[in-house]
Order: sequence, then C-alpha cells, then structure tokens
Amino acid sequence: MKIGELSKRTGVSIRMLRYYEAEGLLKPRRTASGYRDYDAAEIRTVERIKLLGSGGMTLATIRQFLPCVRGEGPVFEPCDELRTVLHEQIRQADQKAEKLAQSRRILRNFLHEIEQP
Amino acid sequence: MKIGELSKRTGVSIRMLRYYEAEGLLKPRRTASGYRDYDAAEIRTVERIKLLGSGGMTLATIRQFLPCVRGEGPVFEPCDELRTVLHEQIRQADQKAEKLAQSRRILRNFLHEIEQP
DNA sequence: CTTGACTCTGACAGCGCTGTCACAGTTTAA
DNA sequence: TTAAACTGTGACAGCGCTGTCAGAGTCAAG
Repeated sequence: MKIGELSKRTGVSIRMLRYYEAEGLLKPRRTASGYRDYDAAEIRTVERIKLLGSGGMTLATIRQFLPCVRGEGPVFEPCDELRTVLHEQIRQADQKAEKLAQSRRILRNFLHEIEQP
Repeated sequence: MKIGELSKRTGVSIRMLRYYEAEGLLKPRRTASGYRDYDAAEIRTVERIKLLGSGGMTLATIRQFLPCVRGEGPVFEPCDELRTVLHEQIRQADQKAEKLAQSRRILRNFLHEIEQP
C-alpha cells in the first residue's frame, strides 16, 4: 500500500505519515523506485498512534513502547522498562484528565454565573 | 503587588505573566517608573487562567470569556455569544476527555499484554 | 553612594506538530 | 506517447507556549 492510500484509510495526512517515519515510528518497505510500501497491518499501528497522540502523548514517547503499538506480541528485552513507562504514562493521563475535569468545572461555573444574575 | 510577587504566589513565571498581558488577559496598573502593579484580586484570575490553560485551552480562547475569568459579576453585552462559546468549550473539553480515556485504555491494554504472555 | 535584587523591553530560540512550496522522478490511464 | 495523478526529498513557515539573554533603568538596604 502506498502512502496516499494509507493516508486516506487512516485520516492521517501524508505529511504526518512521513513525519512518523522520520521519528522512527514507521519503517515501510520501499519499492524499486523508492516509493514507501506499507503493510496492511500498519493501518492499525497508525490508528493507535493517532489515538495516543490525541490523548496528548508525544511521538517520542509513543516510540518508547513501539513494540506494543505494533502489536508484536510479547516483548522481550525492555519489558521492565516498558512497564515502568506505561505506568508512568497512565499516571500522567490520569493527571491530565483531572486537570481537564477541573477546567470543565470552571467553565460550568461560569455558565451558571451568567445564567442566573 | 509587583510581578515577582505575583509570580511566586501563583507559580506562573514572570515571563508568562507578561505574556498573559501581551495577549490581553491582564492589564495591571503601572507605577510612575513603569513597573507593573497588580491588584491582589488578580491572583485568582491568574489561577483560573492557569487551570483553564492546563485543560488545554488557548489563551486566545480564554480571553473570550475574560469577564467570567475575572469574576466581574453579571455580564452585559456579549452574554449570548459568551454562553455559546462556553457551551462549545465544554463540549470540546468532553471530547478531549473522551480521547484521553481512549488513549488510557490503550495503555492499559498494552500493560495487560506484556504482563500476561 | 554603592551594591545587589528587581524590573523593563525586545529579540532570539526552541519545543512538537503541521501545512505548503519547489523541483524532480514514477506510475497510470487514455 | 502524453498528460494527469502520485510520490520523493528538502526547506521554510507557522502555531502557541516558554525560556533565556542583553542592555537599561529602579529600588531598597547597608
């Protein structure tokens, strides 16, 4: 699959797909003429990257648990570090969620203030 | 109150307090010599800005409902637009929260995958 | 008066992400 | 074969935020 198709299928721009690669998140084969040739399984990978990214995670961070993202089954070497990173990321996600909730509460209060004068 | 004190009291850097002003969120008096002179009430304002910002809101957006942020009681003119903006922001906050939750779920799944081979 | 801490402005730079443009080569379909 | 659509690379720019640095003025305490 060429980059245009992957882009259409995932909703991630061609620009960003190339950027993912530059950041080490994707490593597509190349055709004889140099075109990127993606495995169909990478659709899933890209979607996961997209989701994690929309949760406020950095590409550099996502790369840390790339084996998981790519669904490469059980991980060997960096298993412990991986677990640590994952726990830390979950913790940060919880923190972000809390901040977001606080922020939302403030907005709701504003709304009440201007609706009941 | 001068900028250094406000910074210490709020935990917002001097740099950012000046930036808030440049973005139209704060308008401190000036001493004869040009020093910024903040009202004590602005501590609250800055804290709210900080919270909204940590919820992913842009300063330009926060400026939209500045009267609320500054707690200036009932708002007159832009009341309807303000309500619209607030509802929209709450909606976006909910969206972000949903994305964040999805992202968190993915992380938890990764964790399960590598913990049970 | 002098010194050290504080403040002012303005500029530059970096972060991570994203779009766009230019220029060149490739593929596909008419 | 030719034209349109696609892909490649590299560079530049912008977003919003943030730190830092330089050069100058101000303030408070010794």
